[in-house]
Amino acid sequence: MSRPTVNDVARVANVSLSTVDRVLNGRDGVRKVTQERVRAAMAQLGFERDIMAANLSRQRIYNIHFVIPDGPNSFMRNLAAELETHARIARRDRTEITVTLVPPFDGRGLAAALRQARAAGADGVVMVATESAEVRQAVSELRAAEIQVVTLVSDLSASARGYFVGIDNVSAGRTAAGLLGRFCQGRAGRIAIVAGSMLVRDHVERRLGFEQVMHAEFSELGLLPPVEGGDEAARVDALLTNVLRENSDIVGVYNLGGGNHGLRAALDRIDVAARPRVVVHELTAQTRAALQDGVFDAVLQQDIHKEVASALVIMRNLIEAVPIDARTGLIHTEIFLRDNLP
Amino acid sequence: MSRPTVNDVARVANVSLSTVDRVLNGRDGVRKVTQERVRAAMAQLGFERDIMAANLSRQRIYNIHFVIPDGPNSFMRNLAAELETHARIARRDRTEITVTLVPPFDGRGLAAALRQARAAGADGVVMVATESAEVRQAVSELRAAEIQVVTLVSDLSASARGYFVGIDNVSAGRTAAGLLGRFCQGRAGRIAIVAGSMLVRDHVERRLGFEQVMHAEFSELGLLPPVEGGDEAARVDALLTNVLRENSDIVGVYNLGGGNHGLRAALDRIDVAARPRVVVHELTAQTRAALQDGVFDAVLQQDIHKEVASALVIMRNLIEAVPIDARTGLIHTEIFLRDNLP
DNA sequence: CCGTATTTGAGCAACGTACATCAAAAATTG
DNA sequence: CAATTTTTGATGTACGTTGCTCAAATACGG
Repeated sequence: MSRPTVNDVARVANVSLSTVDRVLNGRDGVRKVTQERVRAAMAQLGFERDIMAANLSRQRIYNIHFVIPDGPNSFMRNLAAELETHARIARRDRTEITVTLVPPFDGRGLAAALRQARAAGADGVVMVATESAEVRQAVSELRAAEIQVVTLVSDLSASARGYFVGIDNVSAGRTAAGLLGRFCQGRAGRIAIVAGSMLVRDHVERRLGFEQVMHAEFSELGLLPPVEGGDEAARVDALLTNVLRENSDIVGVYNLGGGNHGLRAALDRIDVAARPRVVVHELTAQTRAALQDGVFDAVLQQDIHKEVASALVIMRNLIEAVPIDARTGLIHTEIFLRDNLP
Repeated sequence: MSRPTVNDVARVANVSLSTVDRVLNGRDGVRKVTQERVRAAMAQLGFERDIMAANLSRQRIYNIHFVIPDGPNSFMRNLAAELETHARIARRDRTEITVTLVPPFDGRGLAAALRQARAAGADGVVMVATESAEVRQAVSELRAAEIQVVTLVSDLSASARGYFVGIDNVSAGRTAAGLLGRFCQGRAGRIAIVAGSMLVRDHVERRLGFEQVMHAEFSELGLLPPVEGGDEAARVDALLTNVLRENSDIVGVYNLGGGNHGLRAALDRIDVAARPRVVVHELTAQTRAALQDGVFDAVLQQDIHKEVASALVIMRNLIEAVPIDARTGLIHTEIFLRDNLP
């Protein structure tokens, strides 16, 4: 009827409770034969250790460190706020959340923070990754120390980390192209791409996906090479204004980075009828207004709340060595039109 | 340092453990003055009862019944499969999941199943709602019996249930219109709407949202009244074939219900150049293929896995009387183009 | 076959809460 | 103020697991 307990296992295996405990917790001093007998009994009964009772007994609290970029970036600030919320909720589940802010795009600083998390006795570390040799080194030290590592939003190139939680940026770029291509249907002309920096991984991936689809499906629309605005509104404004002046046949714009405010400023300055279709990332007060005013046509967005929640679930499962449902980490890129704004 | 326990509360309130227990669990025989003293101590310490220890002690298992429509509808079959998966995982959290299948679009059958869940001693019921007086009646009986009710995928009109988990179907309809309108840009003609049944709220709401946006933003495109195919492929095929024959100016089709297989069959029979733009719901093997072949242009999708997970979280919080984060139940409508298929 | 090393068993306290019982203290009533 | 009722305290057991100690049983080497 109800779940089998260690006592049931002991009875079936015909050993004492102590022996079951020794096997269950990997203590030594148990002959292989006996170990096998115990394991067989567990399998036969379908025994699963009651994690809650176990945690209660050993007074376990999960110590999870988040290491995220500091700075003016609105996305990261939202992330930090989100973590405050989760910290309160998580306490009920014996989970203590610690947040460390590091300078953005600074591999050395990030690596130092990772080492510090380890020194502070973290059970797991969730990080927004910056690509760097030092970071990869620090991560493998963490893993060597049996500390779980999950990357959030921005991944580390393969292998190193245990899991990644975030959107598929190649797919996001493809989505942008699919939408923009269809929105520009029937018009002849070219597409302008605005990026933040080709040094960050998400932007590279978005561009890749965007160009894949544009070439394959909408080859009648020409593609201008991306301009890099460093996610700064003023530079985006200047660059795009320049592009629009020098190319009179721009029918679509994709901004795969930040600085949307400047993008809108540039668009506002040209004739309404001549305005291109526009797809951008990140739903903010500004992009929302631009959608409503019909200046932007679609905004792609990732749900930070869900990302943090997923990261926590995955972290706990990693620590408890419970199998992880692959779908947990997959965050879908949300698409907002003026018609489905929340 | 660590969380305050009942013992701490007792010490601070200067009463015995028994008295704290009486207050905490609402047993009587405690003077109001003393009750207040205990509550004050709990507030002062920020005491929160350790739910895991409590559950361990009282041997609580959460008994959650899912009542979902039976039948050929692929969406509902996926739901059922999803529940199998969650049932295994949930057992680890002292949660027993029971699934009852009922005939689709049948208020009476649903109401009966709800009463049966109550008789079976459910702590909470998660249902895919069908609008009907009997259902509303059965739901209020459940609530009177302190059984929590959460609606999934399709809601009940206000008030009755405790929570709704699913996408915002009005918004989904609006999204469909926003996409289809933009996809049909430049073409003159009318839009056909295919529904399952106007007895289920999700279909009603999708239609509502769709027509809102169509009238407001794409009034140059005429709207045909919806045909109801009962989510059955054969009927959808027949109905749409008929609509297409009688109206030569169909430039777009929105299927807000099931039976996409029939829809595709009908479209396959007409000339490629004359085919309308198509937006449907539910990503399946068939709709995926239709996207890839360019027969469908967009598929709207709700993530059943996340919905079930959210429903379980909310259910537990309801039962434990823990405050619920409003965002937990909000499921974003995913949009798939051929370009971002997973 | 004895001595030593290893393996196993038995028992207990703890984790934070629930719940029951009985006795003691306090409040209320007549 | 005694009798009664109500409120409070003290104590014990339980939930399923951890982790400890100490003794008993068993295996192993010479």
